[in-house]
Amino acid sequence: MYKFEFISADIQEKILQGFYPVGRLLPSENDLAKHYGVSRETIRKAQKRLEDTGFIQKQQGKGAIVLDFARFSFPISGLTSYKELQESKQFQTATRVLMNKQIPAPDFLVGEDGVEAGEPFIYLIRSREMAGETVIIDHDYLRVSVIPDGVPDAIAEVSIYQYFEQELNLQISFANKEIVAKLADDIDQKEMSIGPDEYIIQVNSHVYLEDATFFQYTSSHHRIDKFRFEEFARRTTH
Amino acid sequence: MYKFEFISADIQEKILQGFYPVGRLLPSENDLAKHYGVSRETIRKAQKRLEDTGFIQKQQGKGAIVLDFARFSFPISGLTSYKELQESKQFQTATRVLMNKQIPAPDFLVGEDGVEAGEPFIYLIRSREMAGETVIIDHDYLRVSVIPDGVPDAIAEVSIYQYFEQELNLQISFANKEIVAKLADDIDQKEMSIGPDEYIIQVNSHVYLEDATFFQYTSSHHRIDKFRFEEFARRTTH
DNA sequence: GGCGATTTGTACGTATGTATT
DNA sequence: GAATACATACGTACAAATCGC
Repeated sequence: MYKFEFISADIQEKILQGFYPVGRLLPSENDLAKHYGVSRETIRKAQKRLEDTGFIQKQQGKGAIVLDFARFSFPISGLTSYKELQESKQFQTATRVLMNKQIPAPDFLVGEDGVEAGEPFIYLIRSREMAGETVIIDHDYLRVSVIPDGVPDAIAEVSIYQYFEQELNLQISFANKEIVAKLADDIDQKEMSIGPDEYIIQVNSHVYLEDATFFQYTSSHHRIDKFRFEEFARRTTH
Repeated sequence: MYKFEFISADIQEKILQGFYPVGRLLPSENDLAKHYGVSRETIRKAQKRLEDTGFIQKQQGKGAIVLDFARFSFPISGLTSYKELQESKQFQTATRVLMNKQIPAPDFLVGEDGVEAGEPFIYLIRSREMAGETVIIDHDYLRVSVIPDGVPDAIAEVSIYQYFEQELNLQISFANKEIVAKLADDIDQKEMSIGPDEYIIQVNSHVYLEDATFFQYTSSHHRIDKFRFEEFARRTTH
């Protein structure tokens, strides 16, 4: 762990515990540099991350104001997975694997980062239950060239991301997400007990590894009355 | 304009024009530093912005790969306004002001960053038409203490953000956004010709200025079949 | 309003570590 | 193993914004 990462995590922890209260200023960069025994640049790097994630707002000549967004924000706004989400929210949840088989690349993925027609993918369908009701149906398409052994059902029921990152040592890095409303398909209707003329919310993501290779496409179908997405956003000017 | 801002904008432009093709590497940091006549740190600062916005992906020991996300992504994912959105998309659009009056602070805003009961707000309701159909209803609550003169109707029909930033010299900095589905209210039903049991998508935002003062609350009601949200997201580890 | 003191922002140069080819 | 390229870290200097006197 780098110094700036440790310092960033440390300050974040102190904000969450109220040691640095919301609405107040952090100590100055020079004071923090002295306190941690590092250079000012290292403090600035640590603070940059806190600024990006909504923990602080910096203002030239004044200081770093503590905000209170990150503590409420849904991790879904990042790339964080369902499993991490439910852990952080303490809901009663269950996952059922509805399908887990190898298929040729679906048409809408052919051409994406060199995906060829017929290239093998793992097609995984899972239902997510909260308090006894199915509220999400996940469709995952995973590139076999990256995970030759597929995904064991036992893993699919827990967290595929943890498996990829810790067991397979894959670095999941970024994604392009789209949120749209669609009419419920057959699986949605059956699993979530809704009609064919009712809408669900789809969150579609293209997921990439650290070296920018395409790895996974996911389509999450959310029951419309249970869907919520929250994010902290900064205005980009240039 | 700072050096790193100029360089960031310059490289971005060259990516968009295909001078740096998607999937290829940018020149090395040292080469770029020589080319622009700046230090390597300045190049890295410029590249950091391009990485945050989805233009490039950096990899240690290898280089900076050009991505193709930013060119497609909806500006709505930042704080960019409706007017900027329609300009960038070239749709046939129109805005109608349905309401523009001063009201006491609504209950759900009292307590937010020191908002007191009875504190005056401007309540603005606008309908957005595309190709002759109303597809969005915007409800804006603007803090009168920040904009004492309110918003002229002529401005409200174009872009309030441009007015705030250029005329009033306000620095809009960040927002907390929430996306949920709700049943259409009376105004939604009337303006978008939909029934009381149909859903709309609400994008609710708390908007803040550079000094972290709360400035505006907006609730955007989108016709469900016209709604789309897209964003580029990086995985945050710690 | 002006003038310092403080604080953050930018820029540079150097050194060292680490990943990739 | 060598060369290349990115990542971190430090120290310095100056610019720009804020605040209190």
